[in-house]
Amino acid sequence: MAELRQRYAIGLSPLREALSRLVGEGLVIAEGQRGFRVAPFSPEDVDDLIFVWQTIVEGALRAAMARRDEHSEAAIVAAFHVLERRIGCATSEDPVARDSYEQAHRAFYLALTAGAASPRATYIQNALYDQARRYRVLLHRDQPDPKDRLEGYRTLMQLVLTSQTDMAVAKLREDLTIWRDGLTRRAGW
Amino acid sequence: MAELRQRYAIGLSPLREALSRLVGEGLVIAEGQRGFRVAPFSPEDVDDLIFVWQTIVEGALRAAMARRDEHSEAAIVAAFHVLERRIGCATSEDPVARDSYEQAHRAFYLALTAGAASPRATYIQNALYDQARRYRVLLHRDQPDPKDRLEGYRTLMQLVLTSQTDMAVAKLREDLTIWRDGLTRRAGW
DNA sequence: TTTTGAAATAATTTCGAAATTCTCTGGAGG
DNA sequence: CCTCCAGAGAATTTCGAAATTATTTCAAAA
Repeated sequence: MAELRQRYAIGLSPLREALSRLVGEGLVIAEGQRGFRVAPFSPEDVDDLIFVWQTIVEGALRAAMARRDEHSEAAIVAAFHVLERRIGCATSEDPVARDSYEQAHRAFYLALTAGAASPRATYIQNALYDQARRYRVLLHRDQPDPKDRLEGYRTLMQLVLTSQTDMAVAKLREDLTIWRDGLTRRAGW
Repeated sequence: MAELRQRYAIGLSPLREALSRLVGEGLVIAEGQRGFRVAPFSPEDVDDLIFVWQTIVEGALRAAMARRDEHSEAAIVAAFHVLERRIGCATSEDPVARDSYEQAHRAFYLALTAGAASPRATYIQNALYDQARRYRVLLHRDQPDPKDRLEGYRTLMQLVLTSQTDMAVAKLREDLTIWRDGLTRRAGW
C-alpha cells in the first residue's frame, strides 16, 4: 500500500476505495484482514472468462437482433467505421495510439449488443473486457495481421446487420476459440 | 453518511469502502463528488435484471448439464432437501426464519448451475439475487402457496437431473415470467 | 418578476495517526 | 528433528479532523 500511495501520490482512503471498486470488477481480490492482491492468472480463469463472455454476448446479441432497431444498426456501422480507421494502431508501439484502437475495439463490441438496451449486460461486458486485457497484453507481440482481423469484424458486422443470428453467434464463438488457443500456446499452458 | 455512521457505529472509512463494494454489486450508485445513493427502482430495471439473470442461468445451466457431473447432481438433491425443510419459513413473520429460507432458496439455484464450475457466473448470480431481493420484498405479503412453489422447484430439479435441458430452461423462463407479472401487478406498473 | 451572482452552509472527500490484526522469528518442549 | 508457543515486527484497518467541492440562500440587477 505504501508503494501504491507513493506511485499515485494519494492517501490511503482513495486508494482503498479504488481497490474496493476493482474488487467489484474482478481485477482485484480482497481477503479480510489480509489486504488486497491482484486477481490470479490461470488457464481455468481464461476458460471462465471466455465462457461468461460468450454467454453474455450471445444472449445480448440475440436480444438486440430480435429487436432490429434502426438506430442501433447505424451505431454498429459507425463503430465499425472508427475501428477501420484505427486498425493500424493495433500493433503500434505508441501506448496512446494502441489505447485509441482498444477503445474503438471495445466500442465496436458494445455497439453490437447495445440494441439489447441492457445496462447490466453492458456493465458486465465492460468488466470482462478489462479482465481480458490482462491476458491480451501477453499476446501483444504476436498478433494476427490487422487486415485479417478487420475482415473478421466486417464479416461479423454483416452477419448481424443481415439478421443471420446463428451465424453471427458461431462467428463470435470461433473468434473466441482462436483467441484462446493463441493465448494457450503463447503462455505455454 | 452521518446517519449511516451512527446506525452501524463505524467510521467513515469502512462505510465508504462498504458502499464502494456495493457499487460493484449494483446495489448502490456513486456519482463523483455527489456521494452515494441507492440504485433506483424501475420497471425497466426489473426487465434488465430478469434478462441478464435468464441469460446467465441458461448459459450456466446448459454448461452444467452438458457435463453431467455426479457430484454436482448430488449437491442439487442435497440443496433441494434443505429447501424442502425450510419451505415453511418462506411466509414466516420471523426475519431470522425467512432469512434461513432465502439462504436455502439461493443455494438451490446456485447448486443447479454449480456444475458449470464458473466462478464468474456464480458471482454474477449472487449479485443478481441480491438485487432481485429489493423487488422480492415488495411481494412478500402476497406470494403463491409455498407448497406449489416447492413443487415447481421439484419439477425443475427433476428436469435437470434427467437431462431435459430445453425443458428445464423453459421452466426457468416460465417461473421468471410469472414472477415478473406478479411484481408488475403488485407495484401497479 | 425573473435571473444572476456571491456568500453561507452542508455535504463529500482526503489526509495522517492510532489501533487492531496478522506474519515472521526464535526458542523451549515433546 | 519436528511441533508448538510467545514476542517482535510489519502489515491492514479504522478513526476523527482538515480540505475540497457542491448546494442552498439571499440580495441585487435586469
